[in-house]
Amino acid sequence: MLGQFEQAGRAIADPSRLRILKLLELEELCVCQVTAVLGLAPATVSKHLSLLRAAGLVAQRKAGRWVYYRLAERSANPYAMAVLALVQGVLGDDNTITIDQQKLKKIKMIPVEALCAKGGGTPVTLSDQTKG
Amino acid sequence: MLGQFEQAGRAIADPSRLRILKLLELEELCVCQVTAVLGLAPATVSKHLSLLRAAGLVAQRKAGRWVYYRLAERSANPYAMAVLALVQGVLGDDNTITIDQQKLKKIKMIPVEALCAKGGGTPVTLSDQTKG
DNA sequence: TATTCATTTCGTTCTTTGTCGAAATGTCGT
DNA sequence: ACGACATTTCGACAAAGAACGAAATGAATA
Repeated sequence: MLGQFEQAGRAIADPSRLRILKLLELEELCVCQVTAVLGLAPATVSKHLSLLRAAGLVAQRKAGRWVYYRLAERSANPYAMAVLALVQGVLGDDNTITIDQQKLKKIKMIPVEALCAKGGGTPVTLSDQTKG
Repeated sequence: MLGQFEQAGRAIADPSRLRILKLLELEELCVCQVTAVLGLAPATVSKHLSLLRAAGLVAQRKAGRWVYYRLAERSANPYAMAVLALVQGVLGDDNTITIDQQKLKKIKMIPVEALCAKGGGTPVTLSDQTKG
């Protein structure tokens, strides 16, 4: 049990994963969309998402070539929902989080096929000030 | 801000520090008492406590040679109280935590001077099954 | 079935972190 | 002031973790 709580704790003890969770708060997203917002390598984002899933904080849904992730609405980890609730109650006014969410808005305008086509390499220029 | 939440998150994302917090839930304790329960080196325990303090989760009170730590009742870290509340609502029935708290009971019977005198080396034998 | 492409897994590199022993710090009682 | 001793800091070391590029996986389409 201690281990399960620790696992959920570790999952949220990282800025990239917190950013991901705060994005998923808005809506379900596919890996390439998350990648475009964070500006990290797809492999890195995928690993973060796996870790979040292992901790029971997010769930996935496969749709053809794409994989969509969303916040878990129930979980095998008995502490997951409490931890998620904590995260949701917080950081709404953080600089990085706000910018991420604005980037997401722009990204949602681009159809998913066009976005993932050439690259997570296009980091959605938004006067790229990702400092908090 | 993201950094402050992350700091609090990292602070609770470690089994030793969780054990410490759950001990401090019961009462204010000095370093040597915590050391005796956890069975770790004094230096290690001290470092954990410093980290918890830096994260704003615990406060300290110096009394002569001894330093007493307690859960923070207010904090410079705006997320500290929420994180503490989460921890307090959880793990009450965990195996390791329960055993720790029983060990603590025994330790409280020993006067502080006698306890710290020879050793955190005496790990308070309680049919030492510290697995969860 | 061959190709394309989003995602994941693998292997590597670099940093962070948990732990310890030894030395430093600071306080109490002599 | 001196010695004893709880606590902290320092230095070292091993383990864990975050990031990447390259290769593997698996689904859609030609």
